Amino acid sequence: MAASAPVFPAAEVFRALASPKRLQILEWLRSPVEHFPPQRDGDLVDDGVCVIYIADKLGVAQPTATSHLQALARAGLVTSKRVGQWTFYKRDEEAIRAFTRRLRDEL
Amino acid sequence: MAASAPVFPAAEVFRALASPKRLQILEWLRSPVEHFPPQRDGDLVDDGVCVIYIADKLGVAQPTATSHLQALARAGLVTSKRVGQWTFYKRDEEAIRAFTRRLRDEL
DNA sequence: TAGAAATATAGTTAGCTAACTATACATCCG
DNA sequence: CGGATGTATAGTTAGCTAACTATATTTCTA
Repeated sequence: MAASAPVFPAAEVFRALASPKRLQILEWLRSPVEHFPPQRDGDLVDDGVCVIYIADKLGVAQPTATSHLQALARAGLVTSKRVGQWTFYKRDEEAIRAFTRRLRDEL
Repeated sequence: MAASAPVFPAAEVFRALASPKRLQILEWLRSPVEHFPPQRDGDLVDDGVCVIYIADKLGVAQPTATSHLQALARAGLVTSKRVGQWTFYKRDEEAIRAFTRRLRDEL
């Protein structure tokens, strides 16, 4: 028999969103070019934004930014892409859309 | 000059939703008659559900249930109505709709 | 290959949260 | 009025989270 399923869309997504800093990151990532300087080894839009840019703009140390980004990734709201020594993070627009759509019906 | 506004829909709403127990409450309150026994001094639908019913069904002590319900109320997701010695809680459907609509556009 | 650069992980600490019990407060009713 | 009932508040504690520094890991480059 199946384990009892969660009530609703994993509270994990809400936990990821329950942080001003993470909401700020998500907002910046909506239009990376407006918010971050050009990148050498990856396209801001296609590949995503590197951790250091986000850490700097957020005003936190790099490990803290990594932690926030990993939380967003676990929740499925962003994806990460390793390119050489860089890790680029970008929004997962499809997952975000699916989430808001499900909210509209089930919340 | 204005104080810096929050990034987005108060993270407080997300914080309220970032709890399986509170999500469970919200779900039960969608159809109170299906989930709670009849009430003497207030209509389950029109007035809301009393704290004790929710505490019992949730499997927590009454003060814990009160705390969850107050969190939901602060987030604007439910409203409370004091009737005599009872406090009834019900969903604020309009506020919830406004929230999901805003999410769709701004998240 | 050695060092520099970007990120991840480990370890620590302060602060918040959820739970409980005890009790105060408010209201009903006999 | 006085006890019972429903809810709220106070106070406590265990566990989680966000932040930091230090360091490990990975990769690039001179």
